[in-house]
Amino acid sequence: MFTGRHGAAEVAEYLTVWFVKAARQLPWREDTSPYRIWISEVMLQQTTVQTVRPFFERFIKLFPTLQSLAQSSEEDVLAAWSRLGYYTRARNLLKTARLLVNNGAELPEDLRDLQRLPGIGAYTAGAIRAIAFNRPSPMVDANARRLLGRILGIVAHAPRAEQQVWQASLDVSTAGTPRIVNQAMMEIGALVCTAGQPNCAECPLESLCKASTLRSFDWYGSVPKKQVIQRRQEVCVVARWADRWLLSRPSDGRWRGMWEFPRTLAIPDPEEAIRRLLNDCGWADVEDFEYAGAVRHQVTRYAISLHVLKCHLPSAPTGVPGEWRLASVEELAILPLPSPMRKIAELHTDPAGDHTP
DNA sequence: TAACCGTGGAC
DNA sequence: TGTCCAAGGTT
Repeated sequence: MFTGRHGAAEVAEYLTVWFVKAARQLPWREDTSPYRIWISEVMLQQTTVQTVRPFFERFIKLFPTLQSLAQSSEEDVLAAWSRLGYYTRARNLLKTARLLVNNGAELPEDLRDLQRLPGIGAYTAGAIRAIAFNRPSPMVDANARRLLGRILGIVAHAPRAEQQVWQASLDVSTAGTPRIVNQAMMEIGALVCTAGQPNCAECPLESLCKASTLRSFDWYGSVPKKQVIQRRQEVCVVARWADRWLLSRPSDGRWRGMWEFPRTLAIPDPEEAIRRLLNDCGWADVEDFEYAGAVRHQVTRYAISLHVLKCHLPSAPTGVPGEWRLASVEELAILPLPSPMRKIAELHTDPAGDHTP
């Protein structure tokens, strides 16, 4: 904990002076209304500031208020989220907006009430309360965890480490202006007290930092967890009928509710897998398969090579199982497609391409 | 509790 | 090319 000469009040003071001088100008800092802070915090979950910035500005233009979001379709919200990843965040955003509007409510100020809403956990609840409502709140993300762990010298894997860090966050928040000092802790973690070699010379807390004093930075919050990557081969078919392409919509899995080129595991090999898939849809006589390479994408612990086969459908679709549609190039641009599928669409759906019948 | 959920940039 | 990882939440 912060004690004595290095009390929370002193920390808050240092943080405030530094933040006013060094904070980045970000779209969600221009207007800290609860709705905007909520959207930005959800977008920023496990996602970099650089990536979020354009998505946030687009999203706010499309859905400027809680009410406008609540009235939108899941397909429109997923389309705005397309390429951001972790699509459950978008589904929960819409779920929460409808829940609140149906009850004639706004985003609550209370931590417990916030945390009951879909997609809002301890961190995001604290962030909305501290930044939007400017109320003292514990708020610990990867940045604050690393910063506080180093300053206080909290030992990695210590039994009470997580609790200590959350208490320290609340102490600092209470001692200063919450929306300033809470953001300052994260901002320092992002810009100065980085996961690699921290830049202590620029840190306003250097004089009271245990890690800096000991020149040792592997404290609580700075130990990366390694994971085993599993390779996987998948294949999808870019199947053309007239000037449209066949899309399917999975009802489960990570891309449920979005559109994709019909996809399957590439077993025993890409072409055979796609033959079987098309055969199940009633096309037994597709002959013009053309291998168009593979798109690689990493999803959590999977390194997936997504092979692409192009072909023409000999007849209009009739027996496709599940949800499907034929989409024009214009529709492909606005439908909710996951990132690898969007790349494939951009590469392989030229209406004037040499693949025209 | 640990696995799962996406993506793009840095190195 | 491979690996790491970023303003976490849910089950």
